[in-house]
Amino acid sequence: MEANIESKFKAAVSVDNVVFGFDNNDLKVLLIYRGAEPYKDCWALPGDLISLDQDLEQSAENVLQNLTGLDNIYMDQIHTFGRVDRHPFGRVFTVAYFALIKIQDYLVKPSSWAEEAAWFPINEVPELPFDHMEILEYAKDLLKNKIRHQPIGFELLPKYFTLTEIQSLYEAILETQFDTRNFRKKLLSMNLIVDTGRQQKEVAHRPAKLYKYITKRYAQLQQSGFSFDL
Amino acid sequence: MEANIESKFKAAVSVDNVVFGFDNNDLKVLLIYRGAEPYKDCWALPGDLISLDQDLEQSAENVLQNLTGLDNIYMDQIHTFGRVDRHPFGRVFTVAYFALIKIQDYLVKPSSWAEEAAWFPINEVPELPFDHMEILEYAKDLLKNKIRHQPIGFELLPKYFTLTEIQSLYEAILETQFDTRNFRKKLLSMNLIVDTGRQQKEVAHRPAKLYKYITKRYAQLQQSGFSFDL
DNA sequence: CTATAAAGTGTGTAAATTACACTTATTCAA
DNA sequence: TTGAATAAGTGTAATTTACACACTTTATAG
Repeated sequence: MEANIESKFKAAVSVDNVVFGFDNNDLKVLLIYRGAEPYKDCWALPGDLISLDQDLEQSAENVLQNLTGLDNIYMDQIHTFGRVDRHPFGRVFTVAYFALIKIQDYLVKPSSWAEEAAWFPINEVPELPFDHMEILEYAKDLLKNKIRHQPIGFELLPKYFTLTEIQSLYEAILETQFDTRNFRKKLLSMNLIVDTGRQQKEVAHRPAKLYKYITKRYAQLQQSGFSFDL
Repeated sequence: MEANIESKFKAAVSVDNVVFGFDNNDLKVLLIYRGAEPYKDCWALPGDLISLDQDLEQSAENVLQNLTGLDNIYMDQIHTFGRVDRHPFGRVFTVAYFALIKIQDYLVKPSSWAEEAAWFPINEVPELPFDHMEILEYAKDLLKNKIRHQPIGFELLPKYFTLTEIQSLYEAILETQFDTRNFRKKLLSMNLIVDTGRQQKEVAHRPAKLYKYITKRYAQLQQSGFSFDL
């Protein structure tokens, strides 16, 4: 039994990544300056067409890998966009992913198809081509929901971070304010982070303790019916 | 400016629907008996290749429309599956959707490409072809999460339902038990459902009051920061 | 009219969430 | 060296929410 798929069904499929970072109390998104048509010379989400011998997940990881040189990044599929006219050169479906990276740990290098890459504060994103703005909005919503129910905020912070930093991160993403004492109490009571004994250095005020996130803990706690919530 | 997408990137894209129903205290899923290759004569998720002139969402709705004759069904995109070898006839990405339907209101008619369609209790699903089992698991997980945070359970019940019915539905899907008094208290306190004044008829015990879900309420309440949780 | 079956209802206790303000540790500049 | 500036760090009482728990009511069937 052999057969082929009729060519009247054949379209291209791409991946587009919404890469989030956190820096200077701002949530940021990584955009590339397109060096090729269509929409040459526009800022856009980093993405690429999927070649036929590559798994979907793999493609999304490769795009990010080319862009950042990083492995082992938190990624998640968001949604697939497939309006007939979303791409001017033909029918192209795109599978959107989001990624969370530790912005200060790594420098971003533009890939072959991009002339430049840069971080934009989430509220200062320029006009985006295709349906990229819609994708970005989708990603923001997902991030907001997810960060409240899963301990993924730590993916955006350095290995060692202060309680004030994690609180600012939550406040920036959720666009709310938390009471410092209550926030700390709740976060610490989950036993997902521990005091490393280290401290901030060279700050013009009382230095904050540095904590780190214990990845294993969450997996263990989940077994016992624990559910993360902030 | 004109260009085309190289054919080395061209693949097929399909939609597959996980259609849930609830009946006799059981969560059920709708499968079709495939009348065409590949996997002819297997039970599978209803799906179809997307033709190039059709939007993605539209395709998913059409598959369901052909199968059930129904419009206006709750649908949600789940995830996109794109392993290179997931389809024996070539590269086929599939975008999975889930749909919730009121099983008792409508009879299911098999579509052209299916010889038969039938409801299977979620724990008595036969082996499925392609990666359909993986898709189904994904859909079950999503349903479990979603039903706790959004008032979508009502989509699975008749227009008028009893409190016992909605409780059984939650118990079946979440695989837990709820205390009757607490469940009712919480559900009613959300003001999303109202007593219609009607009653069950011809049951061999005290007849239950019939309630209905007020769609508009949820939208209103959301504005004011309300969040559904059960 | 009695048995059966499921519907319907309230209260006290424990746990979680919220509101709220001052003290401490460090750097920098006078 | 000392005081001003800055952000870190900390506890308790009040309120709200979640949880555990058992009997009464209303219908039908025989």
